[in-house]
Parts: sequence; C-alpha cells; structure tokens
Amino acid sequence: MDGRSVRKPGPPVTSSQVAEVAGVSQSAVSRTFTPGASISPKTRAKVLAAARDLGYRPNAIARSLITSRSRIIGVVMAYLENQFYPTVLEVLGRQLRQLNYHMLLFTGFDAADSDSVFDQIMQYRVDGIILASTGLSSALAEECMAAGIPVVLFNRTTQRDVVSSVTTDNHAGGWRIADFLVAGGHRRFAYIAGVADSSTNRDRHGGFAAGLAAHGFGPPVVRVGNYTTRQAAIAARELMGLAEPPDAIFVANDHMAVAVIDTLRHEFGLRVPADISVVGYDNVEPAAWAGYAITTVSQPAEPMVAATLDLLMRQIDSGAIAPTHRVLPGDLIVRRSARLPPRGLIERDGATLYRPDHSLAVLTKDAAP
Amino acid sequence: MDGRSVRKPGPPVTSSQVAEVAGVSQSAVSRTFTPGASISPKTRAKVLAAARDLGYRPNAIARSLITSRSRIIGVVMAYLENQFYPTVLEVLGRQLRQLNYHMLLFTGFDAADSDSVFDQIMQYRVDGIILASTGLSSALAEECMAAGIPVVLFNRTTQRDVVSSVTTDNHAGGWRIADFLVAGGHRRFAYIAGVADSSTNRDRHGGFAAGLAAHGFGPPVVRVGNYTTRQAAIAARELMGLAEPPDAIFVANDHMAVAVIDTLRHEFGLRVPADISVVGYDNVEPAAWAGYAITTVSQPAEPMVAATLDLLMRQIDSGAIAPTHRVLPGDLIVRRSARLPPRGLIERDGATLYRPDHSLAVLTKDAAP
DNA sequence: CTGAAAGCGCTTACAG
DNA sequence: CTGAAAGCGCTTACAG
Repeated sequence: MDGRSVRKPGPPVTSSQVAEVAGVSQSAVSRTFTPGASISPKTRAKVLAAARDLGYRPNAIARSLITSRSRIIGVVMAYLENQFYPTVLEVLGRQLRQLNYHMLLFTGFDAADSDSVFDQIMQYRVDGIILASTGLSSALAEECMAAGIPVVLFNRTTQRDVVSSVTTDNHAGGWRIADFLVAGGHRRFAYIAGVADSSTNRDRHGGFAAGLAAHGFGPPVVRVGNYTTRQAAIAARELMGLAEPPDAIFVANDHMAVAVIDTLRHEFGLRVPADISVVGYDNVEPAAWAGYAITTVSQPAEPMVAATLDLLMRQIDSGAIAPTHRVLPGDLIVRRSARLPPRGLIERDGATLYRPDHSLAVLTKDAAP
Repeated sequence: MDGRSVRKPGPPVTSSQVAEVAGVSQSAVSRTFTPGASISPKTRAKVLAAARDLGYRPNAIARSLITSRSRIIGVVMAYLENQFYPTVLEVLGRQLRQLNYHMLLFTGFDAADSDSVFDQIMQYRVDGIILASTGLSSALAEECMAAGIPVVLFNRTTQRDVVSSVTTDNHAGGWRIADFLVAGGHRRFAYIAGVADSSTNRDRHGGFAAGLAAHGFGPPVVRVGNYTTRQAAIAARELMGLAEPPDAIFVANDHMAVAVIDTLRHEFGLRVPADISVVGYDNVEPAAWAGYAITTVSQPAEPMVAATLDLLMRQIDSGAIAPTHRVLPGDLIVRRSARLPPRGLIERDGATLYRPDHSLAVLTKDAAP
C-alpha cells in the first residue's frame, strides 16, 4: 500500500489537518486555495504536498457560509418532456461549469409544489435563480426579487415588468410563419395554442395573427393544446372536424406539432404537406428527424443560455436588480411539413431558411430552390 | 404598505435576529425549526410569529456545516439527448423532493471534464452520488467509494463488483427480443450496438446472441452506433449494403432506432416492418409516437429511480457501503416496427406485450390479435 | 423546556 | 508573506 495517496473513508480532511502536516498555519492553507491570495511559492508548495497526501479538498459549504456566496444557481424547470428543455439543461451545465458555478435543479413538480420549491431554493442561499418552466406562477419570480435574490426568466416574461428575461422574438417568429404560409398559397389558417396565458404563447399567437392581418386575412381558428401532446392531438381532431378545416396549422411548439402531424397522418389519412401544412416552433431535435421534418422557428439554446447567465452574473456581481429583457432572433427553418413559397428560401449551413427580405440575394447569389 | 410581511432586500435574516424579536434565545429559534426538538408550544408560537414577520428561513448551508449532512445528492448525467434521461431526471426530482433531498446536477460534459466534475462534487460534500451517464469512466465511481461517499450507478454496472447499481434485466431483454424476432419468422439478424464497452450494451447484445443461439441461429451481424443517431444511421447504411442484408435489426436503444427507421424508410425506401423489422430498447416517449411506433423493451423510470434512492439512502443512513445490485424487470412492448409472432401477445393497460410464457392465457382469457 | 456556550470548516481583516 | 483571532449561521450536548 502506498501510504501517500491512500486514505481510508472517514470524515473528510480539513484545512487544519493539512496545516499541521505541512507545518504552517491554517490561514496559509486557506490562502493556498484562494486564487490571488498572498502566499509564498515555498509555503504554497508545502501545503499542496500535504493536501495531496491527505486527499484534501476545500469544503465549499464552509466557504459559502463565510463568503455568503454559494456559487450555486437554482434552476427551476418543472417539465422536461419537451426536448427543448433537456437541451437547454445540457448547455446550462456546460456554461455554468465554465463560470465555476453549480446547478441545483428543481424539476418534476406542479403548481401545487411551487411554494415548497421556493422555500427550498431560499434555504440553500443560491446566488441566483433561473426560472424556465411555464407552469410556474410569475409570483415565484417576484417573491425571489422581493427577497433580493437575482432572477432571470428563461423563455418567458411576466406581464409586469419587474423581472429580467431572455426570450427569442416570438412575435416576429409568429409573424414570419404567417408570411411563409400565405406565400405558400394557404388560405385557411389555424393556431394550436400552448398554455393560453404563457408569454411565449401570447407572442407567437399575436405575431401570427398580426402577420395574417397584414396580408388581409382574418384571425386564425384557435384551439388550445396547453403544450401537451394529448391535448394537441384533440385540438387537431377538432380542427379537422370543422365544416371548413384549415389548410395550414401553426402549432405553438414542435413538441405538440409531432402529435398533430401524427394525428393528421394516422387518424385522418392526410398527407403532410400535400393535403395540409404544419409549422412548429423551437426547432427541437425531433423536428429534424426525417419522419417529421418539421418546418419550425429556431430558438437557439446556446445564445439564449449565454444571455441568461450574462444577465444573472451582472445582477450577482453588482447587486443591482433593474429588470432587463434580452430578445434574441430566431430563424424559420424550412423542412418538409409545409408547402413551400415560390421565393424567399435561402441556404445557410446546410439548412434552408425562409428570409423573404433576402429574396433578391437568393436570385442573384444563391441557388433558388 | 403592510409592515409585517415586507422586507427590503438585504442580507437574509438570521436566527439571532428572530430570537431578539421573539424575546427568546437563538437556541429556541433553532429548536423551533428542528423537527422533534424539545420546545414548548408557547415559545414555538412566539418564534414562528417573529420568523414570519421577518421573513426568516433557516440557512441550509450553515445547517449542513454543523450536521455534516448537506441533504444534496449529486447527479451526474453527462448526456440528455436520449429522452430516457430527461424522464429519469423528472422522476428523480419528484422522488428526491419527497425525501427532502436536493439535486446538484452535473451535465453537458465529456470524459475530459470528468476529473473536474469529481472535484466539484466532492467540494460540495454531497451526501450521495448517482452516476447515470455512460461516457464516464467507472473510475469516477470507485474514486467516490474510496472517498467514502455513497454512490449508486444508474442504468449501468461496472466490471469489478465494487459499487452498487440499478439496472433492468438487459440480458433477459435482449434474449426476449431474439425470441420475438425468431417467432416472427425472421432469419437474418443484425445488432446495432451502443457504446461497445458499456454494460447495458454488453448485456443486451449478449442476451440477444444467446437467445438467437438457443433457437439455433448464429450470432447477429454487428455494427456500432455508440448511442448516437448519426453513427446509428451509418450503421444502418452499412447493414443494408451487405450482400445479405438483415431482415431484422435490434438497435441497442430507441434513440438510435429512430435514426435507423428513418434511414431505412427515407434512404432505402423500405417499409417497416413489411420489408424489415426494427426493435429498440428503453421505451422512451418518441417510441410511442405513431410516426415510429417502435417495438421496444421498457425500462421503467419510476421503479428504477425508487430502487436507486432506496440503495442510496440505506448507504447514507448506515454508512455501510457493501455493493448491492438491483435488477428490475422490463417488458417487451409490441408496436408496429416489427412483424408480429403468431402467439405470445397479451394486452396490459392498453399496451401489447410479448410474453411467450403467457400464451396459454392469451388463448383462453385475452383477445388474440 | 430553556439558555449559554462550544464548535462545524472556512475567509479575511489585523498586526507583525 | 505569515499567524492568531474573529466570525459566518447554525446544532447540540450541558446544566439548570
């Protein structure tokens, strides 16, 4: 047995034990592990050697207590069924690690648990909170603000302008889908909504309706899917049972769009897009699967998370809590679930995008489809 | 403004401040928030009133330091693209909350980061660790064991029998798929592997080969997909380019099976299952989507997580670390991606299962398909 | 049942 | 650069 690196399980080693072995003060040990602290190379070397021999690791809990910085971010994400959220979580994990922060994840609960979640999150003295689940009342966000703890809403905003948020331009996205569908020759429009009072739903819906209006169309027929596949399928059935069924459906997210396409194909025997067009939102992984090939608006997780952490870190570092809103652009990714318009399609990085304002460029520089 | 419940942002309230307002000792405040501590109803009421007025919440960090129990479980899940893992995460969140534990999530990293992840997890003095990602070296698990911190491997085991684990019976699952495919009249078998040296892959592969052998067939043709959709698609292409392409493919998980089915249909114009059968593993949500309707073996997240936490809590409570292995049953869920055998299908809770040993029951009690 | 006091493992002025 | 000491916000014997 090599006496140096072996340590039998027991209480973890403390800085005092390291100090004793190294023959220095406990302060010196602490300084060795505090970047930028004043310590001579010689002392430092002695401490490092002793620490290695003993298997010492600073106790982050004790450090948090004295610094009142836990370096933990609370992430509230009630719901992971929609693939968009796991993707975000992975990106969050990566970016947080680079910032040397950690993630306390709260997931798998419904509105009823929301009080207890708030309580837990407060007890752990997280340095900041990311709220990313639609189901949660915005009251939670305001409670955190009131408690003086930095919060950023991810992929949603609140009615009252009190808490920072990061979203993509959902209104513009909805509008562009209207442009795209109208240009594609559709005439009867439907919208399958998410949770009716969620901000993403309101903005996508509002943008879509405004875009249709700009082309002289009335508002779309609306059914509510509440972001669930089951209700989205029901909504699709209702829509197809109408006297004048739609020839184009904008579904508030890809997660529901999958269920809608399945219903259209397998229950109604319809061809998508030959008989009816479907457009989704989010550009989640399944949207790219050949079996669905959903035309959709992207919500780029990487920049969204980066913006979220930027906002959060600013709040943490400054202590200031003036609400800021970052709205990132998305792109209409054209695949095969909706009929194509005659112009406005461009190629970028192997994807086809709809950018009607770029149609000149398409004609002169890019290959027209 | 109601002076009672409003508190301006600032440093959080401490037990001493509550004590002062309530006119009791700091100990009394602590006891009020310690279940089972000795405190009179009268004192307790005074403390509770003061706490409410001040917006006091016990500091979990300080509590952890003195009790040396953080009530935090480290969850290591490098990879969330496969829907199985987000599902597990949600269940984990729910069950952990019921136990009054919290989840520090480590995700979005590769093998290169694994040392730093281990370091971080140790610094936060988590009470236990759940390792659920295939990419991570089992060395990490053994390091944790060596450090005396309870670990349970989720959905994998290590070669050496030193750390506890929870899996489903992957060997039996692979075997059952062989039974099912042989009974369905298939004759040329292929296997698209996950990460070659992962335990789930070895067991599924081994069970499949053993099952085929039991029916007098040689080993399946094997290609490696490494649990990625991209490599699975390549594997499918290679298989179909063979002089004698398979008429049945067992894909090591549903996540890859989706890509395989897409490749078969959209690149080779094949009908699934009329031309070729595909069976997956995990029973993730997309497997149930009508567009794929994948026949697959279930890995029930709820009981798997329950078993994992049971094992972990036992270790935490007892301090004992004798490795235990829990192997849960899965079921072959029959959908439409593989040709059906003439018997052995039964209905349970709206799903069709393949249970050849129950075929008598099918004939007498259940409706045969 | 209650309070005074010690102590968990650190960081950080303070004085040298 | 270094060490002795105070203190972060709690829990928990200990004595009453």
